[in-house]
Amino acid sequence: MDVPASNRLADRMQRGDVFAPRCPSREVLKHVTSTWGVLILIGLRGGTLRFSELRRKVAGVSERMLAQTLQQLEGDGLLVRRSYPVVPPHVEYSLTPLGEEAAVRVEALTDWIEDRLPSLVKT
Amino acid sequence: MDVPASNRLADRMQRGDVFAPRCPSREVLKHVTSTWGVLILIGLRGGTLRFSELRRKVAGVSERMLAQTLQQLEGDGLLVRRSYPVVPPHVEYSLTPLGEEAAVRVEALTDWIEDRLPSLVKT
DNA sequence: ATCCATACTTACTCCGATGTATGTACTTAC
DNA sequence: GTAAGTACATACATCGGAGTAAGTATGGAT
Repeated sequence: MDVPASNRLADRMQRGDVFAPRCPSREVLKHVTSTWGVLILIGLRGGTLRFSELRRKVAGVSERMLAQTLQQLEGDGLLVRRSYPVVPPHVEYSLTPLGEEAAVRVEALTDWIEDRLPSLVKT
Repeated sequence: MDVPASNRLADRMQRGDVFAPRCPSREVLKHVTSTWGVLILIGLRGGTLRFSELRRKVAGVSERMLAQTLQQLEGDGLLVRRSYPVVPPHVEYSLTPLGEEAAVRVEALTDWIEDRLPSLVKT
C-alpha cells in the first residue's frame, strides 16, 4: 500500500509525530524519558514534594540535574513550582493534571520493566 | 513513618527498582527509552522488518545507531534477529512477546504526547 | 570494469548530558 | 564564630550518545 498524503512530514509535525525528527514532541519525549525525568515524574506521583525531599527520594540526583530537569518539565507544563518567600527557602513541586497523565504512562513502563526484569537477559 | 526493611537497596535491586541507581532495570530502561530505542520498538510493532526497511521507517537513524540499538534490544530479549546466509545479506528483525509488551507501553506514552502536544507549552 | 544493494564494523569526531565543586543569602542551633 | 539546612546558579571537567565517512564481502546489472 502507498503512503497516504496525511503522512507528509509537515502534517505529521502539526499533529505531533515522534517519527518526525524535528517535531516538538521529540523534545517533550526527550525530557520525559530522560534518566531523571522518569524518576521525578514517578516520584511526584505520591504528591507534592519540596526540592530537598525530592532529592532524597530520587536517590543519586545531583542538585544541578534535579533543578535543570524540574525546569524542563515545568516548561513542558507537566509540573508546577510554588515558592514561598520565607527563610530558609521553601519551594514545592507537584504534578499538573497533564503531568499526572504522563507520569501514569511512564510508571506503567517502569513497573513492567521491574516486573519482567527476571525474564530479561542478564547484562 | 519509617522506611520498611523491604526498601533496603539490596532488596529493591533484586526485585527490580528503577530508583536504585545500580539496578539492572536501569539499563533496560535506558535502552527502551533511548531516542532510537523508542522508535525501533514502535516501528517493529507493525511486524518483521529488514535492516534497511527499518532504517527507512525510522527516518533519521544512522546505520551505526540502528545496528547498535538493535543489539542492545536483542541483548535485553526484546527482539530477535534472524539472518539468512544469502547474498546480498538478508536479516530480519522482529519483536519477541516480551518486546511487544514493552512496545505497547512505549507507544502508549508517545501516543499520549502526540495527542497532548497542543496542550503542552511551546518551546 | 564499475556501480549498486545489503548489513554491517571501525575509526574519528562532536556535542550535550551529567557530575563535582563552589558560591549565595539568611536563620537557627551549638 | 562556626556549622548546618534550604534552593538554587555558575564554572569547569568528563563521558557517552550520536553523526560522518570509509571499509568489508558478495553477486548481479550495466
